[in-house]
Amino acid sequence: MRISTRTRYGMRLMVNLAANFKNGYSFLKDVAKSEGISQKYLSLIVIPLKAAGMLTTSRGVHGGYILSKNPSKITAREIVEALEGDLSLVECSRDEKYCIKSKNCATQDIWFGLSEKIAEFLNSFNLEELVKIQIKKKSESNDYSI
Amino acid sequence: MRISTRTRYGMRLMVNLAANFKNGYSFLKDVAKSEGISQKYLSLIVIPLKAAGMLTTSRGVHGGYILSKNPSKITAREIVEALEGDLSLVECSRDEKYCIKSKNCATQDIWFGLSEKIAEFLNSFNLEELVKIQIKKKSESNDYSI
DNA sequence: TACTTATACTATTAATTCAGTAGTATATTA
DNA sequence: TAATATACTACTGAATTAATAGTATAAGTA
Repeated sequence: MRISTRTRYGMRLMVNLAANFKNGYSFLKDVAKSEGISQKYLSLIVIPLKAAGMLTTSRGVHGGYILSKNPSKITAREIVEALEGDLSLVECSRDEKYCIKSKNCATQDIWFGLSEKIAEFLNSFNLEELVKIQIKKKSESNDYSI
Repeated sequence: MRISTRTRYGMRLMVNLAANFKNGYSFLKDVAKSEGISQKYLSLIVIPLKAAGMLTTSRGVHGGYILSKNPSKITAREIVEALEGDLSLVECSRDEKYCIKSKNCATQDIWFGLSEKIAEFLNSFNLEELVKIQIKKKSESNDYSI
């Protein structure tokens, strides 16, 4: 049970865009460089984020990416869901169609309950807060790089 | 981010053994049959559970598997940790060794925090409770099968 | 002792997923 | 029309997953 590199990169990308939200569009090239991630790979990660309505894009010389909403309106949950698919840890549902044992399966309670907890926790982070955390961490670690 | 079949099967195996705890050793054959899981596959899943000290085994004609501890003393967390490896969602640690950006990475807070929440939640289930839940579900669904 | 039965161990495999690279197409601006 | 940035499609090597298969070993029994 690991978070994929894809999702981790996507989260960093989004925090990065949130930090630069007020400056308008960002080039993927720049995000990739400052995060130390392959631009090509990021250009794939960006697709589901755009599809989920979190990113607005512009092509051409002065193009780039920008968050479609205010950073405070975008949660970690939305980002993970866009990149990782839905957050349920198991395929089976309480619907008996998927598993004959559904109606008397105690272990389902664990997996469903856990899925909910995860969604709840991720929902408690928004990009504005994450940027604040990052700024605080940077100042505490005396790291003044961009 | 899915729970592996291995872990799901292992959890069902453990709940099954917990339900039969008072009857002594269970044959894997019987567990496999009542859970509808390949016996061969279960015989592999059992190994890390035994290694983690949760199962006591006996070979030969009257052999089988039995929980090493009272069901109330075994948590879902132990089981998942034995089967899934450790519960941290990311490899990086706050130790800068693993990632140069550790000191100013806000997204780490999400992954570490989430890992803790997951461990906490899984820790709140023990096998005795799970058996009770299962019995309750069975009676509510009018399913009297073993 | 030989037979049966159940666990223990080791190897193999097909299918899928992951992390990334590569190349081309398209839109926008200068 | 040249330059630049995103958009799209395809491919690939490595790792993981969900099994299956076969053999070895231990324990009780005829």
